[in-house]
Amino acid sequence: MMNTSPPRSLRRTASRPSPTLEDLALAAGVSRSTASRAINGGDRVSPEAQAAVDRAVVDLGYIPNRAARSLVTRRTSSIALVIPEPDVRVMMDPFFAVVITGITEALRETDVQLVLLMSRTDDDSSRTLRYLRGGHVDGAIVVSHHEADSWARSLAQTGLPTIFIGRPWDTASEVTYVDSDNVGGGRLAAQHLFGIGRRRLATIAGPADMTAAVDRLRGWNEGLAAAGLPASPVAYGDFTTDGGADAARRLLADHPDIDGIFAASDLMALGVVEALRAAGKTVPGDIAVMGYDNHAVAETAPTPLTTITQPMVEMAVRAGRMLLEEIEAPGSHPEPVIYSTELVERASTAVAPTASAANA
Amino acid sequence: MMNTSPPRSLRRTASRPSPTLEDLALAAGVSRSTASRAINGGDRVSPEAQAAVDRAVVDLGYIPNRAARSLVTRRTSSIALVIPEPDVRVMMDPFFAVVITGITEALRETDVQLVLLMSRTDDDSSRTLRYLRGGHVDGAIVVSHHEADSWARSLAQTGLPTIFIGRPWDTASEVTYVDSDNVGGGRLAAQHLFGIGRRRLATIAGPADMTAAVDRLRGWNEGLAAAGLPASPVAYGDFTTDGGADAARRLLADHPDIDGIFAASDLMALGVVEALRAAGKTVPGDIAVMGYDNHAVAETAPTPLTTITQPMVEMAVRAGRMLLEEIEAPGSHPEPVIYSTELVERASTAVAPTASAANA
DNA sequence: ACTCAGCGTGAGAGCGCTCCCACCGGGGTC
DNA sequence: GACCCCGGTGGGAGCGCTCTCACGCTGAGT
Repeated sequence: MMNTSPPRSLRRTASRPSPTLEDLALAAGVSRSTASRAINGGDRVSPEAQAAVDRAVVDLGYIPNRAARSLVTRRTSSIALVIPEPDVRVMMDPFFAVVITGITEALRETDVQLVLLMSRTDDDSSRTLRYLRGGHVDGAIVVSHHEADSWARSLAQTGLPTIFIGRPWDTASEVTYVDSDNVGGGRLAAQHLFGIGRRRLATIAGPADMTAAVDRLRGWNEGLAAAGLPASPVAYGDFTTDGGADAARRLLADHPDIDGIFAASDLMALGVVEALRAAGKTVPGDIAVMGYDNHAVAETAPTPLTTITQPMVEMAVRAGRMLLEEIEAPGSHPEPVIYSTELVERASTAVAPTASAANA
Repeated sequence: MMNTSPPRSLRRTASRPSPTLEDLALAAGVSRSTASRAINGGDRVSPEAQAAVDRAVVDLGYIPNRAARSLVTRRTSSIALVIPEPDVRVMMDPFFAVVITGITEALRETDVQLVLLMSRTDDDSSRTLRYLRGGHVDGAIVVSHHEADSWARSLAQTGLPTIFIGRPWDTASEVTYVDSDNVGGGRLAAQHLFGIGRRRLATIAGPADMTAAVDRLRGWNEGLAAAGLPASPVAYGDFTTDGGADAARRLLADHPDIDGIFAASDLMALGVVEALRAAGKTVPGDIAVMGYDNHAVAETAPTPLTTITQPMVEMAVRAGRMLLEEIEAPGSHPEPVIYSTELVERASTAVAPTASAANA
């Protein structure tokens, strides 16, 4: 049966009796109540009392006991970053570093702490949910992935303030999220390849169970239509380099005459370039290739990749700020925020064949 | 005695306020004390009472209030991961993802939470220290970098259980750490380059204020000595690609005839290869190049890098476990743990010139 | 003059939990 | 038989904090 909690927890640490609010009040010559008000940016505190308390705080090295405060306020001054990702590899994605950096940025000057919740297995997943439901954090930021829909629903039920980074599947239940304009990004890709004169296009989309992948594909199709082009062949990859290479080979087998490929991630694009070269094609001479994400490797690759960039740090910062607001003023269901994307041109779609393409 | 006949107050999941231990006890027909014991893997609880409580836990969806528990036990069931790194870029290093993954792994099945403490500025740094000192966490893992010495000293004073990942500068104050054998790694590099017949060697060391860099350099020198080679030229880089390229150029200017370079990081090695190629040298034909870390790019680089690998995840897991033990049984100052390193051979030190070297 | 905001204050009541201690039986030991 | 030990139990006292409330005191309104 379910184990409620003899989870081995931690033993008492050697406690040097740290001063309590009572001690503080005594030292400042005021009552505990007044000390409390002064500590909390008190509204109704006389300047003298405030000064006395401030001095005592410094003298005693007073640090409020979070647990006690939390017990009565029902606030924990901490939020969770939920990473519902069974695959360890994904942590390697610089994406998470960026997200963490951004959220941390939003949290500074705030005394709110970031608790990391990674759930690799389904077991973890329910543990995590229990944790979130248990009121141990004031809010959560969920990095949206495949399973995001179930998370969205479960969390919505708890009423815990939650922001998703990346649109979750289940947007019906009034979830708030921050995302980039993946549709626009896809459109941009189509426009660009069309713009440099490519007409026999194809795309390699990401997994169909991820909103980002679906959106990019939709944007791509829209872009083609807007340019008066017919729908392009579509292959699917898993956002990895190998997956991209496989997809490129399939594409090439079915449509030997394509002259432009849009891969929905830079890693896939990398695989595409490799596969094309191996098949005797030049890039961008024979086939122009585009990626997505503006991943670090896009710039350092043998043939730097033209790609679509999204302001990831900004998105994470925004998600953090939105969560703080939502916690501060619950009930306000903020509108989703969508950041626009931009094209970054590099050698992989240079109009004229480049030196690096010539060596193939 | 109190009669518990009608199960009248069975507030199901619909109830607003989450059930307290009191509610649990009532539902289970025992006292609060007994319920508490049962919850905490009770020692002196009869099977019947235990079963009743277990059932009630499920029925009520009871989740213990951490704040209340923490208030009396003076434990928080959470540990901090401290990243004292002013430079945002460093977060991009997959290193951190690995560390987080490892610690998370050590913490699962433990109900201990990981809170992330990033301090980018000195301001943050003192805030962080205050936080740690405030008893908000039961222990800390510090990712050791430049400033690690001050951290080590400050934390040692607080008596907070702390484990460093990467040897801190100040090892005098009985700090516990987990590290890889950087000296051995450096030695390995020298051995390998010597082994493939290179005799005019040089190295690009990392910043002299990082123990890992210093140790690798020491190992390198030891390796040279053991092989009967004279001390090699040394240039310093900052662990970045550009830094590596710069250092390589300096090295080449002063010693045009070198035939082997050991860079203390893969990113630097990448820069080295670029710079050498730009200078008309072939790799590994003219000059064999080695990196360190077995970074992802070492494998995917145009010329895959021979490098030194260290079991980062294992190290992080170990650090996590050690911290838990130290918290469990304070006062036991565990010995530092040093993981051994291994050589990974790739094209950048292949004895015969490879195809990729021929295209230069 | 008398009242009445309204500010600054302090006493007191808990928040939900753990832990100490007193209690109660039953099964040993003398 | 008297004794004690010991497993199982419940009562009660807080842990350190916030928050409501009531209290005096001032200055303005009538």
